[in-house]
Amino acid sequence: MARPVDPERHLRRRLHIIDAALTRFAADGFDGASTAAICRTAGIGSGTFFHYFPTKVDVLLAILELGTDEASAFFRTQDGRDDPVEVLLAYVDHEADSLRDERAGGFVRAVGAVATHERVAVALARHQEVVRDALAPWVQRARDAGAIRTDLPAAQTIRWVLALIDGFATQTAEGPGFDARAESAVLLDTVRRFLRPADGG
Amino acid sequence: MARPVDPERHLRRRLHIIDAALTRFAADGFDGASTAAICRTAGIGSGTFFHYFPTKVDVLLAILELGTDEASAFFRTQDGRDDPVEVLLAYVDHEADSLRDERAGGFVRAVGAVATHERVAVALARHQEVVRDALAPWVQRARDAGAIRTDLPAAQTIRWVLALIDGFATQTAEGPGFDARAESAVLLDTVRRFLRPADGG
DNA sequence: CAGTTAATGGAGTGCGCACTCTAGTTATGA
DNA sequence: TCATAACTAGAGTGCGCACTCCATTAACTG
Repeated sequence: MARPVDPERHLRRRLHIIDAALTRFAADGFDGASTAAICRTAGIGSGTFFHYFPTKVDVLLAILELGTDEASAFFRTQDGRDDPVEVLLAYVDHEADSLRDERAGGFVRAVGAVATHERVAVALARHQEVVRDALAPWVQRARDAGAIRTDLPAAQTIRWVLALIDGFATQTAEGPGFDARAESAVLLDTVRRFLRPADGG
Repeated sequence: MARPVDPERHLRRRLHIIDAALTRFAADGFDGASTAAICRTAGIGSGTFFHYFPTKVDVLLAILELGTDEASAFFRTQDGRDDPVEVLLAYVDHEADSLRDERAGGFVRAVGAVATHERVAVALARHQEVVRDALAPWVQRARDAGAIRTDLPAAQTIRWVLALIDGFATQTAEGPGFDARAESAVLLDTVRRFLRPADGG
């Protein structure tokens, strides 16, 4: 036997390609980003690219998977917290933070464009499922505590919180005049307003 | 001279193609929708397609322009109304209504994907400008009347209202379990909550 | 009717792309 | 140091696409 794969080196290289692909996807969209351009950005040949990923979509899927893992990791850090509303807001803040990466907005757009692609759709569904499932118990606790509105079903409440984050994300993609710090404060405030129990009456 | 263009017929045909293109863009994205597929949907040959539109993007631009015109038209109907907050909410409701078309969500995604395309970017900028400029005086009046919050600059308030609509739009693209009527009520409520003057203190 | 031009379909074309093949290099185990 | 296999680059390939060209038909004018 000779030259076994060095898992660490392999992983580093993969991440390098992923990073370049993220840059190109964000700038030019999924279809707009040619594998040639990704290779140029990464400083590699196409042979190398396809040595690490069988297909262009597979890079995208790898990025999405990374995102899903990251979300799971976040929720693991929240285990055992007391105030459920704080956890919800922490998640929102966490997402807003991720969107500070200037490529994030463009990437979200790029993903949306190929959301009809079967494998992408599956990945997105899985991501959403992870987030929803992680959020659900906290929302339930918050409802039980009377800390948030109960006029909407819990599932719908969650969907809307995610929708608010999405709205924030689209703004980040819209070029200049966007101060991520100031805006993320508005996002948090907006979510708080959204969650507030309905006025009596 | 012989056979002058019949403007009405020409326009009808254009609209027919536009409609088919909208369907395909929404279902498959901009790049995913081939001109051949659009032609098949429209029941025409490619020669006809390119007789009416010089380029695939031009169909997209035509759709966007239609949308911009429609927005202008809406605001013209609001001239002379009394309650500025009502106008803001009416616009939101109007947008939610447009998004009832099941193709709308997919189309929004498709547009986002090619938002980097120069001509598309220009069209989107113009649309936004029209909407912002139309909304601005109403927001100003609402602020002066103390009917909405003033802790955010007016421009930012407008941007966020549009962002909330965007969040709603993304939900419509996410398949089943989406009751447009119920959700648009939530959207209106959310916008109301967002606009409400900040709590004293 | 004849003359003219819009309208239409569809075969054809050239190009750009994702992906393949291959030859050469590097790192490892025996 | 030799055998083996991972790694790498880049030329090559086939296909799908936007768009063109042309022949035919439809509709109008005089």
